[in-house]
Amino acid sequence: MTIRHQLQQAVVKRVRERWPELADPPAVVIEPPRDSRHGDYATNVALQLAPALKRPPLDIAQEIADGLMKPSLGTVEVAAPGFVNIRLASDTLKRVPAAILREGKQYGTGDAGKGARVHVEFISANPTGPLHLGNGRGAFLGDVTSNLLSAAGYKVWREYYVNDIGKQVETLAESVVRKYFIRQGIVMEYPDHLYQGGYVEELAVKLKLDGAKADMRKLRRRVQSRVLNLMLADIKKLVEKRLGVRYDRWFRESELYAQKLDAHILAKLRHDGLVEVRDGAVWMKTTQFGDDKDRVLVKANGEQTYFLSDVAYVNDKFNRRTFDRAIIFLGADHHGYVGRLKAAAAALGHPGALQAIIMQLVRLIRDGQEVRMSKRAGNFVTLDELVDWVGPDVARFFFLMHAADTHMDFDLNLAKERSEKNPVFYVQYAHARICSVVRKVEGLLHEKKGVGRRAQGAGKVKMVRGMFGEPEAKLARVLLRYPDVVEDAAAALAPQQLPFFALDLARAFHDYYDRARIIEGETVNQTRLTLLEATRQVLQNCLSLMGVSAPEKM
RNA sequence: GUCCCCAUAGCUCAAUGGAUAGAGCGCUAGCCUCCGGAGCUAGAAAUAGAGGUUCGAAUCCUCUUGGGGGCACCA
Repeated sequence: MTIRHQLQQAVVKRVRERWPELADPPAVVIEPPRDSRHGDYATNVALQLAPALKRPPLDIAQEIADGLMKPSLGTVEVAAPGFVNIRLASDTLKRVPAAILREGKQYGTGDAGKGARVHVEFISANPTGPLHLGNGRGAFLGDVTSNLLSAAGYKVWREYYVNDIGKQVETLAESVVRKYFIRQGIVMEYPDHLYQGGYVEELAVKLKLDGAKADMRKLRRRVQSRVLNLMLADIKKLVEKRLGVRYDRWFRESELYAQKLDAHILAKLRHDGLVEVRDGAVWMKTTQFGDDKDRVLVKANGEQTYFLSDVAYVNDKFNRRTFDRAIIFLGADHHGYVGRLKAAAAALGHPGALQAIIMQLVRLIRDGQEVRMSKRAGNFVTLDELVDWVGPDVARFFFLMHAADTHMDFDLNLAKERSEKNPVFYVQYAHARICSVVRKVEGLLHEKKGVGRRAQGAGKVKMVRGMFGEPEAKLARVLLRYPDVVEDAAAALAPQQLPFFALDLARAFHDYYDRARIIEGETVNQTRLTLLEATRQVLQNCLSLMGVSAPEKM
């Protein structure tokens, strides 16, 4: 249990004991104050209690503060207008680095999620062309949010929903097949409504067809799945190999139909009285669950809508696979779907269990002008190209720093500059610097033990305990924050808190490193070395959650 | 027309309703006989506008202005 948890429990207990008459006490929030002069943690609970108790908040704060903490752990003081501020004792902070090293990779993980099963769906772009920058945003935010939830004690399942049936896939197949024949010298039209990007050509090169004489319509059917698989293979390679995004499953829409889940869900909704026939079409009464209009499930011409698949998929998540929660990352151009998806979850017995994260669109700027990207026109910048240009770490960090609801402008002209001056290097440099010091210490020790070449002449390395003063405490305070950051970021589904924490930590380290030497001649300051090793561990853990590499040399 | 998102330093972004709004890049002035200067220190610089709620508002509410997106028996 973290120090913050302990404090939180102590305050809750105090409030309950002191004012048992309160039916609905406010939630106790312990947070680090912005200004370190107010201590290491603070709570505003006295201010929140004041109206109900009809007493001055300062008096309430004092009653909460008295005897809250053992003096050996830290001190408690009250401050106007009614804060309770907690300052950790130097001895408490002194124990932090060794504790972190004992926990190792586990440091920062918690059990706030209590093992609840969360389904996270992200990207889910139609496999009809290469992924673009907006998909990259979904890829990184989805991946890291999943990592965060896992670290916070949820059981996370990551999924890419593949729309492998429907008109867009048919159009892609036709595009590739026509290119295939044109390549073979067969005169053939290539209409405008087909996909125009260069990737169509690339797929056509990979396509192998026998029986070229077969008629177009039959051929299209037969090669459709082959084309789709080729496209999907490209996407998987990018996402899993280059971007390092992990999925538990690539869920195909066609699986729903193979299992007749569409018919199943229709029957279920009919049975529950949630559909009606109007103008020859079958509608789901989603307005009963907060949607702004009802939605068509089966068109008058008998075709099923995409929304029917969606409902079947939602049902599959909650009722067949029994997830407790579902999170979906969607681009802003899909935000109109949120209402109906939530309505579907509610209609299927899981109100509030489906959460959508709307990511605002990424605008591409080139030469000061917005570039309109279109898959069909093929004039867009792909995620592949971005990663070619700046590398996966920079791309990740860049996207992760932006909260989902930020409208991003991506300036191509600045991209290279931004990549060279990207703050990710600042964080990685801190890690590499620590590794360098540790290597140096190990080198000294080896020489002493006779492993090194100059074993005889190496002199005596002395490991001494240094004092743990204010500079050390300052860095330790940042290290101590990490588990709280993970917990809070997971609760708020706010992965951008990780890169900003990483920057804070790197800054605290660089500052410390500049003023405190670990090695003086042949004397190694053990206290400082341990502090640095703990810093390295936290940097590694944080970078690992973000999916960014932690290089030992740069 | 209507609904959703956004507006914070010159630029790109942070900040569960808390105390003196933080970084990076850029700018100004300093710091290498020393473990990695991809670093450190100091400085100038911001909550679009007007009301409201609150002990307390960048954050919540209303209106205004300016951007982006959605409003299919498309997928």
